[in-house]
Amino acid sequence: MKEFVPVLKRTKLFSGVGEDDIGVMLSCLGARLLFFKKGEYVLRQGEHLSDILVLAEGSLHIQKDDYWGNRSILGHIGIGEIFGEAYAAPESGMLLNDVIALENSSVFFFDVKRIITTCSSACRFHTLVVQNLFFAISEKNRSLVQKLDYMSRRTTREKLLSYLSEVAKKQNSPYITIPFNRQQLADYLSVDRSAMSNELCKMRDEGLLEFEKNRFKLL
Amino acid sequence: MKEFVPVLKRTKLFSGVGEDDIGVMLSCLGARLLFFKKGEYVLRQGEHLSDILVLAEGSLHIQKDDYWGNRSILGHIGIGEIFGEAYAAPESGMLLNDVIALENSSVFFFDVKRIITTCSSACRFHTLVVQNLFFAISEKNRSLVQKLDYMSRRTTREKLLSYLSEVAKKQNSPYITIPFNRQQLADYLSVDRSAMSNELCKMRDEGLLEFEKNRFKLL
DNA sequence: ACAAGTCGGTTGTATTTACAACAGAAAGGA
DNA sequence: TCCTTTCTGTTGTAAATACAACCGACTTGT
Repeated sequence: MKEFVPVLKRTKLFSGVGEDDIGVMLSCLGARLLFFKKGEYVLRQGEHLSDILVLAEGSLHIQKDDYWGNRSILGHIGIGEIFGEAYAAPESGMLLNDVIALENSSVFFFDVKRIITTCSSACRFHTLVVQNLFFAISEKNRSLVQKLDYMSRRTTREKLLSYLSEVAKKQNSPYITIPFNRQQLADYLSVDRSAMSNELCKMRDEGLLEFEKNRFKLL
Repeated sequence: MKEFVPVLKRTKLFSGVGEDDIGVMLSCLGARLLFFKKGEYVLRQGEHLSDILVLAEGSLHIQKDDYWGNRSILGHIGIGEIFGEAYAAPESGMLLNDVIALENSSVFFFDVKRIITTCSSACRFHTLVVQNLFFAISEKNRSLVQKLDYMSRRTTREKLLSYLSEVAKKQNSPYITIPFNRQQLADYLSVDRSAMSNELCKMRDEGLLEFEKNRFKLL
């Protein structure tokens, strides 16, 4: 577990906490580290959760499949990102989405009660972590609003442009790499893959952008 | 300001705190109470925010208008609800949406720094309020995910059904009242009003539901 | 190297939606 | 009360999307 302390140090949750202190907090917070093989479910729709999760290694998708096999991708989780935090609250109902490992992944589980209940002992940084948690959830909240903004666009083209330009803004470069292949991007934006593929090519022909696989250049 | 203490007592933010203690905390937290006339902007897109807001009186819409006048409604705020919390974090950028008063409204402003920075003085319940804030943001987060679920549906009918049945689940009754008129509901679900109106009538003719104005009965 | 599977692009058709325009009912103001 | 405005439903047409089917390029595993 200690091997991932440098990873944790760079996360929003432990921002401002030194590596030594993180090591102490791991036991103070009762952290557990679980490993998931590619394709395995980290969390399943309908489950109850009382932990906040941090991805230490690998990558994940938060997604949902309906009875007819239609998939909807809510988001992508990269190394160091927090997830599950919205469902860790005691009165929160069950999970609405699955979380699935895209590759072999390691995940930290922190019992939410032990985070928000400040312990009186050695954890000097406990208060800081609670604040960090607040900021992290705020940020997640904003990114959900951002996604609602993509999704509220009426046409596939508008959805693509608003998504891609937002990614470019975040990565601060017109050259962007997205964590989705075509089918996944379509599931993320809730559009038809073939129509989206078609639209992307039209936009390329019109000189709006260039792409190759999951790398795009906005013009 | 004191007149709204009973309202605050019933909010998520002050859950578990007695009225007397709320009175003390109002000054401890440096609360401000602002009044807005019907139609006025409470917050504007592009502004920066360092407060968490609680609606004491009236009702609000969180919405966004683009250059062509197309409106997108993110959500409705009722009495006692918290808003703005996602943008109060120091590193959060500017607001992505407007907040507008649907009727004459009163809004509490709480400086977020004074909430998350526990004061050493009299506020016995400060820690509780921080936890409440965490749960409130979690809940907001879940409702955003819920909205993304409506929005990910491909057809107007599916959007309507998923939204209305979710409201029925929340209100725990097949008779529901929604805080939107037709145009607002269309802006909330990001569909065309006339097409939606058409679809609603088809669904009524098929016996799926009944409605009159903003009151619906699911069958 | 081969076979099987995945991925991205293309096309045609049926379905669905957006848009515009209009009309009756209801609500609000003078 | 009358007039104006808002709200809701209706219709027709143009545009966009979903769906299915197919192909070639590329990957993966044996």
